[in-house]
Amino acid sequence: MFSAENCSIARTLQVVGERWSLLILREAFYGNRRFEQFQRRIGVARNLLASRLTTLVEHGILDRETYQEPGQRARQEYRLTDKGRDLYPILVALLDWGDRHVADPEGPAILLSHRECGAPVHAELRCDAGHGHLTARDVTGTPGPGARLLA
Amino acid sequence: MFSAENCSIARTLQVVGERWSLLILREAFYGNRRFEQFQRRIGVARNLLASRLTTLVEHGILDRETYQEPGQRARQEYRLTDKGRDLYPILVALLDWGDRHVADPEGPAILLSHRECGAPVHAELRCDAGHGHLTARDVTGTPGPGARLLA
DNA sequence: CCAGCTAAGTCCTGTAATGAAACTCAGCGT
DNA sequence: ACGCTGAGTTTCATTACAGGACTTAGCTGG
Repeated sequence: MFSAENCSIARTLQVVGERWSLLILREAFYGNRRFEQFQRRIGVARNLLASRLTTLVEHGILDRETYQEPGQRARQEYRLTDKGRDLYPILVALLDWGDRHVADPEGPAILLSHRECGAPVHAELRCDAGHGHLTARDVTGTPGPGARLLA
Repeated sequence: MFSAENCSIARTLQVVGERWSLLILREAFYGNRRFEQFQRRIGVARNLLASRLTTLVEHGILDRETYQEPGQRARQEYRLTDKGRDLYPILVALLDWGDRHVADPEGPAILLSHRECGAPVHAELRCDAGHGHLTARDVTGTPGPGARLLA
């Protein structure tokens, strides 16, 4: 397993870093909610899909809710919680990198835009003082209150 | 395997989505470059570490370079390429989510700050028109030039 | 010059995760 | 009563992972 070493990256990956989990969440952000939708669109094995959905529900990222279409029996569906919706920047960052570095020759398959103004949307590193378009070289890490020394 | 379905998220995950890969990259961003450093700090099995490093080099995310400390024989080290450094927003997004939703009670173990001004740094969704602090609800996806219909 | 040390791996073996297909289950429509 | 459908569960072969022992190449101290 991961040595969590009290690192938030490792802890996040313990929750959503299993194979398929981020693709399931991508489909959830695209509006899919039902087992068969996830299964058909992602192509994941059914037993793994069931296992991943359970894990995501247990972690409070998805909610299992009952719905009933007229003339159908009641079924379950999976909806993003607020905690789950907060994962969106991770998916956008993955999308941005993929579009830039491992893109399809045809171009991106999906474009994100701001619902209000229509402009393209990206995940950007910014500081609270308002400086934007930061890169890894502009950023420095310092130990925080939860830091623990390595043996 | 992943059904890539021409999705940049899936393609990115094929490159860095294997277990341990993002933790190796986290250590690379923290300035670590050598096999033993990665192994000790992450706790990954040596055979997997060797395998992951090879994969990341093949994908152009790390460069294997020879170095020689005085009085030591020449050894290899692994440095981030520009393509690898562009993965930073993904790690920052993972860090932000972890700090917010699965934090250690003591607080975050590491704080990121802007090297120039010292202010905290986060991954933020922004549109090209300058609207910031967007959430998943503010963003809409539309098919792009590389889009393919699902059967 | 030879044994020991070290970084950087490789090899081997048991355990765990994955993938594909078949099976179950409950209610609906006919 | 019978088959259909969505949502899983079971089974089993395949693959990946984890951990420890082993290897290799060049110092370095004796």
